[in-house]
Amino acid sequence: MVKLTTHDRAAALAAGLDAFWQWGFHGTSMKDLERATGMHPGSIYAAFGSKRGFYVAALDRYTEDVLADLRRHASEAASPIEGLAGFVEAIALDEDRSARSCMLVKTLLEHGEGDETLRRSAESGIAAIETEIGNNLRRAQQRGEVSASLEVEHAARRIQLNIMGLRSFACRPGANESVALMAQDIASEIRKLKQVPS
Amino acid sequence: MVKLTTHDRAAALAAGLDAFWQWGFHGTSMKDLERATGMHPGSIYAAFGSKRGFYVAALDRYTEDVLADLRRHASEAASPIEGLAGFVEAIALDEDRSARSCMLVKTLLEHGEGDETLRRSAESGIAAIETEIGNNLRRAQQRGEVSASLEVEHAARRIQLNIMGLRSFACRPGANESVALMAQDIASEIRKLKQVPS
DNA sequence: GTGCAATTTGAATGAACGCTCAAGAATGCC
DNA sequence: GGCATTCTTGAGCGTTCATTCAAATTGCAC
Repeated sequence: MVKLTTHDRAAALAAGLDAFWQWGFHGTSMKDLERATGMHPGSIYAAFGSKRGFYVAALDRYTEDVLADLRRHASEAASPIEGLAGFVEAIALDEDRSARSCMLVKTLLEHGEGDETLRRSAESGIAAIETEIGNNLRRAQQRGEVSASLEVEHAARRIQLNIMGLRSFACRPGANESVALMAQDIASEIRKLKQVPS
Repeated sequence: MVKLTTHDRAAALAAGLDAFWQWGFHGTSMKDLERATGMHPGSIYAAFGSKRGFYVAALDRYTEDVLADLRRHASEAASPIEGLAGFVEAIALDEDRSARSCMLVKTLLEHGEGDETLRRSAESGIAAIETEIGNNLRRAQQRGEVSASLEVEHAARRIQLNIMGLRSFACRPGANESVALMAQDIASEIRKLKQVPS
């Protein structure tokens, strides 16, 4: 396996992710990937092993991006709950990506039955994001922002379900204005977790 | 275009829907469809025009099934709100289908960018379901089950977003027990729309 | 400048794709 | 039974798919 320079590999992954995100695994041909990355077939195979290998690498990269985004919101917001709410609100604002589904859900639905490798890859990404949401909720508990009795795992799952729904909903043609409303709804539900300061 | 007997056509649609639902549009080959339906390629083309035509017909059939299910719950439940809540709860109970995403969302995500025909087909199905949910909410308003000031379209959209999220969530490998919990959560949120009888 | 290894290239591969249509089987009519 | 019509069949069409690999190119040490 050839080692590309860090920059080349990162650029190829970004371009490949973009293509797979638009057209899915089966809908993206090697020709599409060649066009998107500017690489020749041999180079793609040298760098990623196979089309599936490329997809998995791009999916991992997507997960990292989402986690980084989540952490950025958490660190810049006034509190953990505000960080989560802001993360959700931002989904509706990002014009480039708001009309795109969650890449992990997309993978799960496209390969719901059949491709175990891709399913597991998607599941581990989803689990990682759920864990990160849970971390934020625990931090909120520690500073007394939410009740100590909150079932963190359950709440994290509920928030992620909302995000999955929101991002799928956002794929509806011409849904822009209502996506913003839905995002507001979900963000305010997250804020309702705050306990009234005693 | 050949006219199949009603029964044959319905059986072929059911089998085709099943195949497309499992493997998606690009992931299902004509060979798969031949196996699933027991038809020969010429007959499939005579009956549905093309692979895409078959998909659209199967998707319409899916929408009809969901609408029928929704109406059945509405008519059998004690009230419109109970009908909606019961519909959501049933998603987690149906073992055959609970591990499958919403076929309409699946279509929307697979063809998010590119295939206008399929996107529009999916959107019209989603809109029809949203309307039906809205009808239930209006019926609930008429009998005083929910507040007359409830914004019906907005609430219907919110409920559908929850269902989309739930059905996507349900595709996660080994999510069975938490899907049931999430369904309970969503059902109880729907019940919270009931106004306290005055 | 020369030689060698590492990298890039893209034509070629066999398989699988969606789709067609001439030929055969079944049906209806008298 | 004979004929016309309709429906069914599946081999085969041209295309595109993911993948490979021998040849061309490049980068580097001396």
